[in-house]
Amino acid sequence: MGVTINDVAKAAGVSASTVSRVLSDSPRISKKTKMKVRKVIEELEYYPNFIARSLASNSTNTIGLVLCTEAHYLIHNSFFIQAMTGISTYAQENGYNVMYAFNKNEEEDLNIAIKYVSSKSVDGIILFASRVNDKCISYLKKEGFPFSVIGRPDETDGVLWVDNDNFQATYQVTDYLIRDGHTNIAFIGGPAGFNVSKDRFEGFKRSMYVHGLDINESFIFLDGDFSSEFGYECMKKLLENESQSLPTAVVTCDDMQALGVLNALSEKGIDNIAVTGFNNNLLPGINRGAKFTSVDVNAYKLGYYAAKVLIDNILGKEGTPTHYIVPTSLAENKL
Amino acid sequence: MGVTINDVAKAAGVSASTVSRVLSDSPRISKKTKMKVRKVIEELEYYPNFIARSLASNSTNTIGLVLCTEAHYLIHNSFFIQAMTGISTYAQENGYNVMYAFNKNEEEDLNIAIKYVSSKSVDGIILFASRVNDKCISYLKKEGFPFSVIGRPDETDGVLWVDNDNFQATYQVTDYLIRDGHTNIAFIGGPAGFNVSKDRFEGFKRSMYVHGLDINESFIFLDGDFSSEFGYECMKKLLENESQSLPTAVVTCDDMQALGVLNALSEKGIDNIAVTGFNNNLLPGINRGAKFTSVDVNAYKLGYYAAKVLIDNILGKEGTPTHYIVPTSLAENKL
DNA sequence: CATAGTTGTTCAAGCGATTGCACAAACTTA
DNA sequence: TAAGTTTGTGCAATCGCTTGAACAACTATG
Repeated sequence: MGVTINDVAKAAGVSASTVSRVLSDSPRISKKTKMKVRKVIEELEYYPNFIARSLASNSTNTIGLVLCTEAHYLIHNSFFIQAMTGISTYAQENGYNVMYAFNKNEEEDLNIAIKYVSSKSVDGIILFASRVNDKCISYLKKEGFPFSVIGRPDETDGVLWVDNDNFQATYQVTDYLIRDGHTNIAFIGGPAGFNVSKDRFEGFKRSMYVHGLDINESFIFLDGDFSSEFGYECMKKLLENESQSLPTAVVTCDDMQALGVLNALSEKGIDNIAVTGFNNNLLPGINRGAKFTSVDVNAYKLGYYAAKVLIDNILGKEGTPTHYIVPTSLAENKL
Repeated sequence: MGVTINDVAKAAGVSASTVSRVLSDSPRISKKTKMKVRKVIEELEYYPNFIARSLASNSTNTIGLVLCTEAHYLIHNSFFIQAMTGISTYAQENGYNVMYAFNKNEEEDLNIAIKYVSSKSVDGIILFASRVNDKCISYLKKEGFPFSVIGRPDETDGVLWVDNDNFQATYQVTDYLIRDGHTNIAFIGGPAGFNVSKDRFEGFKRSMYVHGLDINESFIFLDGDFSSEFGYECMKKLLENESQSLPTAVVTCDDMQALGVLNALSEKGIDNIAVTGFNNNLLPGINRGAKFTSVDVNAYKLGYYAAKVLIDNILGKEGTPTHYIVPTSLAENKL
């Protein structure tokens, strides 16, 4: 069926080990032999068997992705696909394959991780969006298995990770609003279990503090999810609370939340409240009337560097950083 | 380091082959031995080495995804991530891993396919969105390598594939509009070279015919692309043609086209024309004012069945269909 | 010219499972 | 009780490649 290394060896009149060493361009093989063997490889269209190679070298040249997320969240969030593209790009550049598995909850995540590690089907793992007290992280640490995390984990000691500076991101976008003249700013946060939620809220608070602005407690919504429904509800509450005036700007932690806010506003015919989101994910054309700014987290790069930091580490490259901070940028959205 | 089958064999006082047979639940092993061995496996936390198993059994229990697509297209199209989720689900249910690689053009696609096949790193391949005269398909056919295609290929002979019934889809959505009272309906189609474009137009025509409605030739736009620009232009033409009244509804073949139509309408402040799209891809809430219906192609199921048809075929399951038609459904879009 | 050091290649032992075949023990059957 | 079955287990080859160590053939050195 397939051409094996032995076929090549026979045809070239050398031993299999020589062929193997030609393949890995070993300095112990003479130029002449290399040329000869390479010609035969070409002629026979020989391609090394990936599995056999893995078994012998005790490495699979494959990394595994563990993504836990609920279906509806995925569907309108390009974050994952962008990050996966970034991962795939760096992996391919370095001869690595990428495996993925979508899971529905933390337990499934852990099971997949255990499976990957125990069956030795991958050389390293990339974790998406670390939770507080992430079980996968504890497990992988305990096993001493190479992994990197997209999203800063609780405990960065000895962990490879990439993230935005989420503190900086909300600090920046809040600062941007304040410079634009806003003083009454509402904040809609993410799920309490994620570090990203905490950081984004802190950045917001800090920016307000630095500018000497008070935070109106009734303008703050924490521990929701990253959905448009949550954004909608929060904005509704703001609109219904007649005991006080409205904010002039709303900082949200996700474009979907922002969308919900925009919809609530549009229902009331309000178009003079500035809204900001995260991920730069909304379609151009969506936003007519209200002004909308999104923090682009650069998911492609997050993925790319998550793969880089992991693969470089596996390969034992010298001077590889243990983490990367991928810069965010502000994206103005209009048709 | 890791526990091997030999460790288990030794600890259980049997041979490695017996352990292997216990693992595959061979009927040739007695209940008593199975119990004993299983207990040891449990105790030692033994997990079979995936690679070794693959080498010995000459199968990787892995399928590879070949996705060619341009970055910007990915970003706002949830089709891929949904399909990938469906694939992952069926694969996991059947003990298969999934590898993916994003490519930028047909050549890269082919290279990845060649790599997967030649290095024997996967047991089968899923191709996304077949092109006309797809090189990957020809190659895989020539090699006799198992693969399935999402999107009906030119030549279905001996090919595993899944797709929607595109005729039925536009038939249904047109029917829906007609029952809603519309009689003057415009149609915006896709690129001429694709079967999907033809089928969707036929479905539209058939529905009009069945309801005894005339098709206004100036309401028909064929051979455009699936872009919002094309949708925008077509709608512009309709709006500018003062020699006749406007349609009351517009059937488009993609949500992006629909978005263009909606934008053209919104510019004129028109909100009483019904618009339909494909893919159910626009964010809920995008559409304020105009009514918007999308044909949900059910990408998750397309992926799920693409995996099913492939894996079942690899496993040689009896009576596996060679293709599936995944039903579409209508999705009303509102917040 | 014998000895030591290079250089290039082969040998053979893994890597960790699967699986056809042989064989021993237990059970039928005549 | 001997011969024939059935049942359960082990032996050993195999999958295709990598790699440390051995070795042969040269080249340099004193």
